[in-house]
Amino acid sequence: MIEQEKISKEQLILEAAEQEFFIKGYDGARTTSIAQRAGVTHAMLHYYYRTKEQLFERIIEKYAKTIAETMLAAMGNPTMPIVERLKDGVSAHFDLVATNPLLPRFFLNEIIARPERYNLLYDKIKSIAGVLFASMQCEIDAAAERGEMERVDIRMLLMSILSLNIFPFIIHDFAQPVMGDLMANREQFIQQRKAENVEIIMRRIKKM
Amino acid sequence: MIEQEKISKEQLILEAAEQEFFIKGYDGARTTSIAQRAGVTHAMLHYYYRTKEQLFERIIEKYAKTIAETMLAAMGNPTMPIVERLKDGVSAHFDLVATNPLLPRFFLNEIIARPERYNLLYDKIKSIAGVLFASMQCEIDAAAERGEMERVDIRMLLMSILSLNIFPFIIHDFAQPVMGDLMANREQFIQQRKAENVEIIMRRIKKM
DNA sequence: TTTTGCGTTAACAAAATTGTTAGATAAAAT
DNA sequence: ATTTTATCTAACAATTTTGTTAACGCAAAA
Repeated sequence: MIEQEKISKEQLILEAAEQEFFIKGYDGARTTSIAQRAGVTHAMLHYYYRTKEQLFERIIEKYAKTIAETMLAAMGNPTMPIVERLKDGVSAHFDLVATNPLLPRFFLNEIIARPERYNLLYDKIKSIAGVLFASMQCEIDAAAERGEMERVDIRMLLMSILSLNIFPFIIHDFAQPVMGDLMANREQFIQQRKAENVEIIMRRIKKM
Repeated sequence: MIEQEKISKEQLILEAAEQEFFIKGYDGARTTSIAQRAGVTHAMLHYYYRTKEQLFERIIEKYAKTIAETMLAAMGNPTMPIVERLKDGVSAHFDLVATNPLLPRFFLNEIIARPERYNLLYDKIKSIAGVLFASMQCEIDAAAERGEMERVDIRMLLMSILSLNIFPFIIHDFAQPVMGDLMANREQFIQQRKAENVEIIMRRIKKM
């Protein structure tokens, strides 16, 4: 046979499942439509992955690390001075979300609908966050003392960053037709939006 | 019989369905668990509402107006001067979201999973938004000309407002255990968060 | 008192969705 | 070439979820 691009069906099914789960969630996704999207019969899906549940697990495993990062990356690089660390954190976090734009909505929906399922991942996020909050708040207080920035609660600030960086991707498809030309060029819009978010956060912490 | 609070089963089912649909979405909700939550057999659900679909419709109808408002209310009162209009808009919009904290996530999920279904509602939002964008941008440009505020794109600004006002409610249950005492008292947290969002937006448009 | 109609239940039926299997086909190994 | 192994299909089976119905009770109307 000719040297064809041999993307295995196993892989095709996984990719189709990813899209289907990300858009419709676990409950909304149908094994048959996943199979259809992958161009195989649904028997193949069960042959390779046995159950819908196991197929889903595979996807969660694949993204667990990215999920945790997406919840934490806004805290930036601990070695930088706090103001730059925050500026850099917003930017880096935005890029991370932009690389996996469907992931946050998917994960938040899943954890709301079936929290038990994600206890391990969740505990991990919690413990890391707890430690980082404390040290960042400390640095912020010190910088505020020196008059370098406004004194703010790091938790509030991080919630703002997550909101600004994640929500535009949640609302993306909904907003696009409403926004005229603003979102016509996706790449360009994403760059603008990132700059806007950095600007907002920098203004928020600027000493006035 | 004693003067009991006679909440009809019909009503109980509707309320149970609301919760179930809001948390799990159309696909995740089960007619049997809706019925269970309402304390009736699932036959009653079909007796009153015939199908899951029709029950769902009833809830969409009930909230259609609120949904549209939630997407638009951030634009505030057209009679106010633009800076105050925005300040007031952020605040009023936040309150609206806080009154129906589960609604935005629910609606966004639904419209992403099955867009066809919401064409009417969506078209309505689009047409209203289009007009308001133009007139608000005009006022912003004028105010900026007069040095009263920074010149900004109203669409970007509104996306920021929606992000800040809606996302905290999406992430609420997830964030609460991570945030230490910050979210321990819900009412207090909501007030703080509202003030924070107003502050962020005001700083964003402040002339510098 | 009888009738009428609503609310209710339990059992059943239908449909949708997930999961299995026996065997066909092709590819790889011996 | 033959055995073995992996891939695949179609038909079927099981399960879950939704929807229906027949029969019963009960309260209000006739």
